[in-house]
Amino acid sequence: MQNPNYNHLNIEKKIYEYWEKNKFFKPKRSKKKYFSIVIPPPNVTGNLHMGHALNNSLQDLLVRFYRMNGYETLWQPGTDHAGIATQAVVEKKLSEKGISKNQLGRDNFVKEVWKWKEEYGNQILNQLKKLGCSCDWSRNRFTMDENLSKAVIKTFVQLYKKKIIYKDTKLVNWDTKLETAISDLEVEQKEVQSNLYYIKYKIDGENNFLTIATTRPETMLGDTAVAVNPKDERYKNYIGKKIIVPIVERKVKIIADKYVSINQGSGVLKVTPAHDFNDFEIGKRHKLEFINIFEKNGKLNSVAPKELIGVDRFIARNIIVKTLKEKNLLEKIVNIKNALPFGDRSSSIIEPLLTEQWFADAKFLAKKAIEVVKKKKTIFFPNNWSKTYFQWMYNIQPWCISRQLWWGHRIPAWYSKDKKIFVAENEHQANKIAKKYYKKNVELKRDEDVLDTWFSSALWPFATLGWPKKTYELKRFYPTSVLVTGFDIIFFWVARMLMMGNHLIKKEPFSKVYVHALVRDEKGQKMSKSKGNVIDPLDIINKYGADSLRFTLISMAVPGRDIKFSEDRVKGYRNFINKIWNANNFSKLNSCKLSKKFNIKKTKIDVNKWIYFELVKTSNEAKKYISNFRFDEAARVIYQFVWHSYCDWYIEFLKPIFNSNNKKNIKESRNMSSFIQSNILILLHPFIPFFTESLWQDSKFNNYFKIPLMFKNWDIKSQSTFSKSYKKIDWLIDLVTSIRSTKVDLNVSPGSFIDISTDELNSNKISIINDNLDVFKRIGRISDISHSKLNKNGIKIIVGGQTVTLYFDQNLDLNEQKQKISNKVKDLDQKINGINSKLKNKSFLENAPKQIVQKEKKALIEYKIELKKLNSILNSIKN
RNA sequence: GGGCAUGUAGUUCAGUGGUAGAAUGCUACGUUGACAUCGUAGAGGUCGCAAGUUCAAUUCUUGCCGUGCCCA
Repeated sequence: MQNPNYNHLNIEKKIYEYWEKNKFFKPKRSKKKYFSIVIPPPNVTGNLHMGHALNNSLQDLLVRFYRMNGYETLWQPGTDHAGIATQAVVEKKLSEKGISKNQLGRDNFVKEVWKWKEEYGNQILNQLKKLGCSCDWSRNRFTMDENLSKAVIKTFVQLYKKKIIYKDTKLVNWDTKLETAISDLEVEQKEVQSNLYYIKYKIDGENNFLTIATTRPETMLGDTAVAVNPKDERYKNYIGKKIIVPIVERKVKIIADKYVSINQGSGVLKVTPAHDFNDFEIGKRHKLEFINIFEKNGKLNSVAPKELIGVDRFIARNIIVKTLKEKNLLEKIVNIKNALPFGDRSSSIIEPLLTEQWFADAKFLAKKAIEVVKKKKTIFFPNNWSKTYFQWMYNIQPWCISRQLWWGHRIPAWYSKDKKIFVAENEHQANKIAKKYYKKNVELKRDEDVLDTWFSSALWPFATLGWPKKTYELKRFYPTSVLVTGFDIIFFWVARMLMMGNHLIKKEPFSKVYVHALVRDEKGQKMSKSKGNVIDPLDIINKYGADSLRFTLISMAVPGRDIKFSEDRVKGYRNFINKIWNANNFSKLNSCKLSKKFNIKKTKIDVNKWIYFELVKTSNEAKKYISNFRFDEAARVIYQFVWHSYCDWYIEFLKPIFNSNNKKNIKESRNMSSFIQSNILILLHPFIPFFTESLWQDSKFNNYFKIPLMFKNWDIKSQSTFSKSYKKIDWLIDLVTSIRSTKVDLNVSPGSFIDISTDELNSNKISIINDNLDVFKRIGRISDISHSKLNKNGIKIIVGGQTVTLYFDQNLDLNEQKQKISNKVKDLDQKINGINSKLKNKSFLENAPKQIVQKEKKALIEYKIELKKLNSILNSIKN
């Protein structure tokens, strides 16, 4: 006897090694269709979290399914260099040793990052292996690899030449902690409590004041105007006059601009064009001076009064407020709620800063990217996400692609001493162009900045396949079949891949985008370290096995809904796997094997035909659901089949057969049960690969099918002649269920054997019983079947409109039975009344489809027959 | 403020213009040589509220209420 509990712990690792050793993950050349996925490259500093677990379980499900079904399948893996995150990790590590990045210098620091990457960068990939991911690891890529770097540089140069990439001085979101520009997508607006300061500005040459309201008083050092709404009667007379900015004592103009809202604050706006996005626009409109007051680290620069130079912006704010108070220029402070911009990496408050940066013309690139989605060359699933996509794409802003970091793709731009820019694929080329321009050798200096990590990620679907080289993989697997990702990076990543792919390759990077939900905790809260509600998928894998985790996540992957992850569900699916394990034990115990001579067509026994029919149905439904991205439904129908059809009924049917002496029947059933078992493994393989593989090998199905499970197709022939048996066994199941529940109603021990009579059954139903006599007697716990009434007290039950009488030896309390039947009678009465009133309704008869009317009529007849029978049973009990 | 979702059994969620489903939890009972990580049976629902369209609405439309997310 085998252990009644399946233990995943020793098995999963071994199985994974078997797959890898045999190179099963590499695409097998095939003339059939292809199926390809590029992995959303996890951050090299990353650790597997539930989001990854869901994302990759779904990808692996798809990849395994299509690989099994003969598609030439590639799952392209890799990681992303994550500029800011990786640089921060290494900086922190160095600082623990007392070394700063500046001490090391750029080259040495970058070397340190590479060292770190070699040592720790594969962690998340190893975790993906634990999950069972069948990526082609021989093709593993990293966004800083030589080939990908070449692609990045080539793209930059090409887009620069077409003026899609350009340099410009603009206000950008500046992270004073990381000292780099970040994209607007990396800025999170968060509502906080703030002070709104009402400050008096003296009008030049008058003894009058105007009061402005601001939450950032320190920016007044950069004020170059004060603005009012031209329609604001209160201030009309002041327009054109000069006003004095306190502290710096700068005389600035009072201007009129429609942007100023009359009702907000005092209705007077201080204008700081170099430090506010709206003020920047006003500044441009009125040709104001742009005064930058900050250093890159958020400390005040030399524009500030002496005592404030080098002081941090928030400390400076306090000092300025204090000074204003002393000068009697602070009217009041009001506590308000407002939204502040935070950097999503540093969590520090983002400062709009006027700097020179590289930009990509996203508006131009978006055109084709919008078109392919419109033309359904790329389809979002669920389709709602295309709306989100369009909304963003239509309002797209220039994409700031330069970052003031050391770790990343260094921008391939070189500058001469007179600031002329030479963009080229390498220094040699740059020198050549410069020489041509100046007609002599000049000294060039390379741009210090690197590119936004998403710039290289945008090339991922083709750069990983070899682009710009025309490789076999690029030709065969691009456009990729589907991209599986979370909605949170539609803008960051999906949109940008669509832009770059369509521009550079002139073809969409993927035909479909499957957008899955966020994994939340049991209560629906977002998992976060600070809340302490993070569930580590690796803990779950250790405890319950990767298969259980996968099946749970897949079952819960309902489109358009977040996943509330609960360990109880994992336990439930662990139990499911264990159930199959035990079903397998049963097969072994009964020497079930597939023999080469087994011919499904020649199956004789009803229950065998029944289970085969169920299998075909399940397989077809699951296939359909997987193709439509309804993984939850696919998991559901298979679960239902395995547990309830196969384990609950079929195995019970087999027991009397295996206990009999009928060798022919035993042989057929051994074959059929093994066949079903093998197909359960086939169906479940994409969901729970480890477990199914281990049983496949254990059952030596490799030998029988002459193919590893990973490549076994799902083709299964339907046998139309089996449907008769299917219906027969369905009725038999109903009969057994009714007998069981009647026993419970009557307080009769469920194990006791009873007699029945079939005198009121039609011949068709009698033959079902006769054809399956042993099976029926055993699972129904029947001792004798009589075809005429017995001279005992009997209870009649109705099954599928047909009456069977059950006989019990002991005296029975029929009250409960009576009650139950009365309830049924009531229920039927109601239904019959309902149908009657429908059938009396002329407009129903006229308007409803004929089939519906027919159906109702048929139902009415059936209900009436059943009612009659129930009433007669009720009468017999009363007597 | 604009947009997108969402509300169905105690809970988590499917589903459908024509008789309301699953998992899990709950209750009772354990009997069979796969399995107590189990089995059998059962209870449990005004399908958020209101109006409209329709022969018929849980399903379609509108409004309201509740919840979540994104953008400003």
